[in-house]
Amino acid sequence: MTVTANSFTALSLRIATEPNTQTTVASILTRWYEANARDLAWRRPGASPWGVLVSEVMLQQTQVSRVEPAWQRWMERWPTPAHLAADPPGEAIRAWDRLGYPRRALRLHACAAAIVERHDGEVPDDVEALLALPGIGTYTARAVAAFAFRQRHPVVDTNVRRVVARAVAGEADGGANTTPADLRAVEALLPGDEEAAARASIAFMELGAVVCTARAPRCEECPLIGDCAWRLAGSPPSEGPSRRSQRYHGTDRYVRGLLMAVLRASDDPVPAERLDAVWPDADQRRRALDGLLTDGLVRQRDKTFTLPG
DNA sequence: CACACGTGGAA
DNA sequence: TTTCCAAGTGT
Repeated sequence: MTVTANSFTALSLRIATEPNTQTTVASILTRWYEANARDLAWRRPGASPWGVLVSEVMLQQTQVSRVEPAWQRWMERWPTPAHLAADPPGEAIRAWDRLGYPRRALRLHACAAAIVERHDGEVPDDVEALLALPGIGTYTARAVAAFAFRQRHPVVDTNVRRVVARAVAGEADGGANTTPADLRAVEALLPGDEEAAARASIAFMELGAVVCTARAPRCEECPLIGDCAWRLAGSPPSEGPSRRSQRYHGTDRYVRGLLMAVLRASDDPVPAERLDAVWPDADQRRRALDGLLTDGLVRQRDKTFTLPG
């Protein structure tokens, strides 16, 4: 995503020409969101900062439809960081089930422990403290500060990068990662008021998630149609090399997944032979298991293996 | 900074 | 069936 002063000004000017309306992208999207927001459990008024944090971690690289049931079960079992921290990390990994990237479960457990130790069990409300927690990065720290504590921060994920890249910069898609420039560009689009900024941030994300999608965007449903720089430019295709397609079956990651599935399903220590049975390639099996041990996702005791206790 | 890291929904 | 890609983080 490359947002120049020119492209930014062009959008502002164009929208400003519309008669008797509030004239910012943020206000348009906020109004759209109020009428079109999905009813997600972690957005409801009763959701705690912990609930918001858990949802954000689960949503990293994972679709909403898969997160919803997992989040419900998780919050019933561990309604506060202290509840989670009191159980072994292996239980978090087991409960994570097939959400993917189980290191997230391990870090979320460590995050809960850090919140108990450093913040008296309360999710901290400032970005710096959030960033210092395990598994909480640039995106998640600001998402929690904005959505749980209603603060004004640029909340930039893949959706927001894409929305801004299209609507403002006129490009087909955003960059692969959030850069400091992205944060500045999005910050400049937010209204000054904290609550209004928090609402705008979730609106940007929602638009990217349900309308301004990566494949087959629903431009007819978009409140920015007519103002979108990408559309006005004729929806040019993305330039540059498309990201190399990611195979999965047969990779080390795949074998790690097989091993973890066995360990999750067992309440007892698993003998090495049972793990040997999941994949024929011994070298690859060894690589995967070593990685899991190094990551702390698996513990070894003699010739048996378990989730961390 | 490029890369590793799971799993499955949808086209 | 393939291919894309989904609210990223840590190294």
